[in-house]
Amino acid sequence: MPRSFLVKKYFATKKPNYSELESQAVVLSPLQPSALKETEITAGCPPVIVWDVGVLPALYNAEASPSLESPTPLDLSSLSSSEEDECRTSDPPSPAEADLFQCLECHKSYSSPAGLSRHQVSHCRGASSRLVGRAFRCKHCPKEYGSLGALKMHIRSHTLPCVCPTCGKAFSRPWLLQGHIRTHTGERPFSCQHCSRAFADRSNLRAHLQTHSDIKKYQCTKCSRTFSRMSLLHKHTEMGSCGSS
DNA sequence: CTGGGGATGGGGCCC
DNA sequence: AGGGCCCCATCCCCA
Repeated sequence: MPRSFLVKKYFATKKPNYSELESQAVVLSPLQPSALKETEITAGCPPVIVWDVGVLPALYNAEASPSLESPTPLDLSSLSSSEEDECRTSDPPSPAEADLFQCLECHKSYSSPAGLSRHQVSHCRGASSRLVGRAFRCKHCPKEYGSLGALKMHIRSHTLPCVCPTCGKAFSRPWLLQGHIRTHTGERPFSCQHCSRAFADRSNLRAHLQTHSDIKKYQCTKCSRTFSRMSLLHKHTEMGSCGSS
């Protein structure tokens, strides 16, 4: 299930402490091959490359420096993402996953053949046990990614380049900041068609719309009670409220 | 304890 | 390939 950070839910209860991360100066390293450090091969684990935050920009410029002795070229197409492998199987099927193109290996579904195809390359070297290749590992956390782009995206969650001009809070992506800014401006562009409520976030409107629905789509498998949100169902099951846990 | 709103994060998809 | 948007999911808090 979990989106990477959600995995923490089962092993830790708190969100990443970004304040710690913020204290780490982000220094753009000069483009040096030594900045890429291959870690030791641990039992059953593939060798991974630890990418310094500062290396990335340099690496992206590396096209202009073909003479640079870069590490062994990584076969991005066959790398797996640990994201894909982390506990996803525990994920209850979401409504959106009732799509047509399903991965026969992990049963994850996609709405397009392209999406499925992209996903399936991750199985070429499943991060699980038979991984033989490399992954892009974040220097700041244990996370690994199958592509530089995915890692770069992830690293933004450490560097938090999008800063709110009002309160200084930092975000990993511009649209996250945009949503946050609405908390200052009070802007609520997403209106409910059924009542007068409006929301700053589309997801919250979607959740709200559930309250107008007679059909609650999250059902406890033990007591058949239904809930409008998965989080409510989780709370219900974790508390053993159905009396059969 | 339950239900709902607010805020937020990350992957997928599309351009 | 990268950026932006969408969707999903969760946590926190409060009524």
